[in-house]
Amino acid sequence: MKELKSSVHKTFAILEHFTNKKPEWGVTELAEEIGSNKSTVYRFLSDLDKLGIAYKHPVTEKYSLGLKLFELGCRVQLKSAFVDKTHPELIEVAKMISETVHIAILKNCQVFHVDKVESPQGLKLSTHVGSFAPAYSTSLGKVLLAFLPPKEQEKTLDVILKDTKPVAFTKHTITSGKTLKKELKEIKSKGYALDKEESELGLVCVGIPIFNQNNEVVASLSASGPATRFEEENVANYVAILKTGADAIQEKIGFFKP
Amino acid sequence: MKELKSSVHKTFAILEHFTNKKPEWGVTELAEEIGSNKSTVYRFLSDLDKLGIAYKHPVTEKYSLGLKLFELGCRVQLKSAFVDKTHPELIEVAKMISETVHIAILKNCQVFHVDKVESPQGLKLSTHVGSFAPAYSTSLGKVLLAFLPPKEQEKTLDVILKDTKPVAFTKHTITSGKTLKKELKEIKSKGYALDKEESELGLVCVGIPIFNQNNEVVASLSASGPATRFEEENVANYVAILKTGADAIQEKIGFFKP
DNA sequence: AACAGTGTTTTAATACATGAAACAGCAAAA
DNA sequence: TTTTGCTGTTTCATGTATTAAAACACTGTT
Repeated sequence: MKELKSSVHKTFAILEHFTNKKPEWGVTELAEEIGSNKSTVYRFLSDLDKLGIAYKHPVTEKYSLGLKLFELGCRVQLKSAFVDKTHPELIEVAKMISETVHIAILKNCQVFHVDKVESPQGLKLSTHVGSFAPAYSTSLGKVLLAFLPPKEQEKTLDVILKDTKPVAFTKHTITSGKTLKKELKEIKSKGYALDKEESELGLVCVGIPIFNQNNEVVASLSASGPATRFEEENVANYVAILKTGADAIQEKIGFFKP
Repeated sequence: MKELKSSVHKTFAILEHFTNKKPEWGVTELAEEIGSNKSTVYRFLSDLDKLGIAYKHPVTEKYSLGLKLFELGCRVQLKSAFVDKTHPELIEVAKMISETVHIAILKNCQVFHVDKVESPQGLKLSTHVGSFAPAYSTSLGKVLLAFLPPKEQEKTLDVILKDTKPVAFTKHTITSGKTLKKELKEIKSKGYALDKEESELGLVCVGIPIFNQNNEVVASLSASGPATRFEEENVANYVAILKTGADAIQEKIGFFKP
């Protein structure tokens, strides 16, 4: 935190430590983690607590994220204009498909997970709402790339292939520009994408585009599961279910464009 | 903003202006609204944009709340421990009841709206997720008050009745301690509460408690609509539907306690 | 071309952030 | 019971980030 120059940056560097994995921090504990003076950290947390952005548990005296932050999160336009409308459909799809399902948008040339519904029978994935993933190695991302207008696709692929070198997560990951472009053409013509163990061994995802009412692709919808459950014959069935979800979503989102 | 003493407070005073009603602000516009110098406001917004907490639209150059804030909002424990689990049930209840439904908790002796699902046929209400409402004049609040342990109820009522004088929103609003206590006893015995035009003329709400698996009341669930649709015979039906929702929620939330 | 309006940058003055040290409180160990 | 250890909280002189006025850059309109 010493290298940060503004209080705004420091404030959010503090908040960044509160995750679903570690939702609570004591002052001294957090100060050590950050490498900052504990009275400085205390002052930030104390101010944040006064604002309801953080919450100090009366008994344990540990801090967690507060209700005001939840409320502010709900004010983000993506939430009201998109997630609130699409979430019920996502729940339906998860029920029908019995796998974990996601909706994502393309943001900074990456996949941004906008929503996720797990199925009791579905695989537990490491993704969470708000997490980013590489576009080139996920079905969510490849679909979004495939349906980009040509100029925009070129620019985005430039960023992905040149500015940020693609990492091979598994032996199946597509890292060559030539192969990826060929794959995107195929996805565009078939209307869906597969991630066949490209991002994680044993994991297969099938993703399709979500159109708005202007027939622009604005997001993608996917189902993820173990390779054993994603055989060729199942995929066509999954795509059909995803499509009913995407069609229902299209009806609801109007001209939304992220 | 001049009176605020810390940058943390100033940061969130800025963010507070971004609402669902006015989601976008220009620098100069916001500076005028706040009564601050525009270069000061610009620096805050610029820092927030760099962090993804705000988002500067490239074309309009107006700022709105950013995806990072949405992600941080999802990290609040109330979201993962409660809202994500209860929301599907809330959707079901809204479908069955064809009215707008809410879930709320008691926070700072007030009702905090945790979630809301509107029905196409339902009334549009001014509440939003994250908004507070008085506990004494809403069915959501009265139920929560009624099921508080006696000592805690006494303390909470002290705050409501003495520290913060109850306002009469309509001619029906209960503002007398004696009447309210009598009402709470009745609610406790009947198991549901009615707001009969107490918070808003023409509006009736019926609310019931949500129990966790320790049989503690942790939240309340309500349906709201026009007085014409909330006749005596309908109420019993609504309560029955709400109860199926509350029972399903109880199964899902474990020992959650806000 | 001039003007108006917005967002962005610069820089001397000033407000407030920082961190070391002290303090307060609680629980565990001696 | 006293001592020790640990955490969160407060104090205050010093350091530095913030502030706001002014200038600048850019776009659109007259």
